[in-house]
Amino acid sequence: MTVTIKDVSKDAAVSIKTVSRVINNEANVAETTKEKVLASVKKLGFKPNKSAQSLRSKKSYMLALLYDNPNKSYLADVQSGIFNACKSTGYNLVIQECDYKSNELKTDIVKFVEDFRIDGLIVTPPLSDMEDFLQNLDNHEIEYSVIAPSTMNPESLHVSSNDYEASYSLTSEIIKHGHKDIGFIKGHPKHSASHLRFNGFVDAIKNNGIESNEQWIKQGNFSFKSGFDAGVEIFHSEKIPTAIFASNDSMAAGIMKSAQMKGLQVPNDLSLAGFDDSPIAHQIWPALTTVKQPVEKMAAHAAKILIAKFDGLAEQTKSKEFKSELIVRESLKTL
Amino acid sequence: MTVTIKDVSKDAAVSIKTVSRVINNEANVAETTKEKVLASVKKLGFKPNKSAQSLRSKKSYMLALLYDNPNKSYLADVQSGIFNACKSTGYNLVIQECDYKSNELKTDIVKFVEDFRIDGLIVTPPLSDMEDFLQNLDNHEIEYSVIAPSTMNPESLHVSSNDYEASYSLTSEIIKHGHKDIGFIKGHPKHSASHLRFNGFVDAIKNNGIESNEQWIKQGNFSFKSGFDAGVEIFHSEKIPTAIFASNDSMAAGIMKSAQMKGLQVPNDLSLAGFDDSPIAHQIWPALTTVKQPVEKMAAHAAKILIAKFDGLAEQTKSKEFKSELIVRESLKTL
DNA sequence: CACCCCATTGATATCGTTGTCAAAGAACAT
DNA sequence: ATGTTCTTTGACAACGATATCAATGGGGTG
Repeated sequence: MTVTIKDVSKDAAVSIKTVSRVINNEANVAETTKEKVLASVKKLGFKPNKSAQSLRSKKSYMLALLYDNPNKSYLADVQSGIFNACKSTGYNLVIQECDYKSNELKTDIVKFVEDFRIDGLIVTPPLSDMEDFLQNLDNHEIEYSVIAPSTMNPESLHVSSNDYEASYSLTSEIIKHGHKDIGFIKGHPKHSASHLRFNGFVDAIKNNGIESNEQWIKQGNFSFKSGFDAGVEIFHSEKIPTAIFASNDSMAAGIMKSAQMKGLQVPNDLSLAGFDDSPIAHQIWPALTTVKQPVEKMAAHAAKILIAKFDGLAEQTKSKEFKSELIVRESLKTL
Repeated sequence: MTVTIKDVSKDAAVSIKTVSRVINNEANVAETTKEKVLASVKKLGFKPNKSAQSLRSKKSYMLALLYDNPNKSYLADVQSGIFNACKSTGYNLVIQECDYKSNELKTDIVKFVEDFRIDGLIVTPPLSDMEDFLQNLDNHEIEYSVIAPSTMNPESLHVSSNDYEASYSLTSEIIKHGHKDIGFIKGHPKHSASHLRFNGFVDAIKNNGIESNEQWIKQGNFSFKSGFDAGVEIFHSEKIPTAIFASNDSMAAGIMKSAQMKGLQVPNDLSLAGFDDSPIAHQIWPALTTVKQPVEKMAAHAAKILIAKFDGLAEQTKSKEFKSELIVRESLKTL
């Protein structure tokens, strides 16, 4: 019924081992033999049986995406990138939600990898920022690729984005629009991106000779509610800023809500900026000025370098930094 | 290193076939033998090797989620439900995006199922509404479970929600708040839910003795932009409604944007209602009155009944209708 | 007591690949 | 011509489960 390696070997008049060599791109196969086999493969429409390969070679051909991140749109983009990268490689993806606060996290994940014989992990923030977690994977010789890690271990596979620079230039953009009184909402403290974005903001402020007002700098956690709460606090101050930069769009939306409830008009009374370009950024009015990271591409690259490592394509196993893009929309007004 | 069925058989002093019988819950194993084997399984921490099972039994233990839906939050909920249902079953999920407009869709999917030896599909709207597509799966003897199908074939596995009733009661709620001039934005015409929601609206209007105004009824497609455009059109009318019910939250948000741009205040000048309770519903201000479907539970059930069918647990293979929940928030004002 | 039946169990083949290892042949040096 | 090395190839075992089918033994029947 289905075509097996045996059928191909008969058709090409070679041994099954030779067919195996060809489909696995092994060295030391004569060029003519290779062509003959590939012709038969194509002619018969042969597709290797994953289960048999997996059983014999002790590889599962499965990657797992580890996440603990409530941002569904981020997650969807990451997934979609990985799926695209996997598409033609024979690897598959399973998704594993974790609890980064759990005590058993480390052992749970090791168990998960062993139980399902996962070949490699793709680790997203905030797990990617937990050094002891990554160290534990190393100890157990579990392969992984990290998205946006805090410390770029040159040994390990990772993709990163220029959060600091992006935040610096968004802040500069706000300043260029004439703002001097600028508030900032920090992201979740366990995410390294939070600190990078904050540092970019602080440095841009400083380098432009602007005083920062501690009262307008609030700790958030990337959630809509934390943005809302921060907004409420800020609007209680005697003087309120003319612009607020939130470390992500959800929090910016939260601030917009609290502003509107307070009777403040965005952007006339208050300019706003977010980060991420999540769907919400253009589903509210006025639409948010923000920074778009190529999340999908980053995730795809993370998967690609992991797979390349498995397949021994060393030259393609390069970590990489991706550039973000500034998106200026109506929420930012020139004073 | 890893524990195999052989190790268990030795430990329990039975044949490997008997161990296999026990772990597959086959009939005709003496109770004492079963206990002995289970004890050894537990003691050694035996986990059957998926690849070996798969190779021999010709099952892949993989389900695929088919979707063509830009709504990331819906998708995330569906996935999450399915993953939970799969968790303890040994089944895994792969995600496959499709293009419902493609001519090759039918053959592509059959090829996909055969190439990857997918055991069963979970089909979401709008694919679930394409009868010829489902018919084609039947013809190829591909197993599937459908989420929110338009025609409930009692033969096939499906989960549905009470869209009509929910829309009817949300409309009634709007009327109860004193509204008589009510607009409606229809959803994507290829989704059966669109028609159910519209019918619920129409019937509620009628049964409450209210005239409907054709000018206030617009065709949308579930996208933010289509809601925005519909809003722009409606607000061009000489008389504008006091409330608009959009078939989903994205469109309601779009209307809110167009209202705000027109200088209309929600809910003072215009009440709004959406559908789905997507994240946007409470990330804008005022928060949207809407209907929440138990998407995650529905998806979990869809997966569960599919797996139950594979495992021959006929009694658990029951299609089911889920009830939605009305969520009244600030966007709806009493006149 | 002999017989058959049915529940229980096991020996062995099998799924479709890759791994091991040895053989065959080509190429080159002596 | 012979030996040595290297490239190319294939026969067969092995991965870890399930499937087939026959063997075993206890219980019921005549």
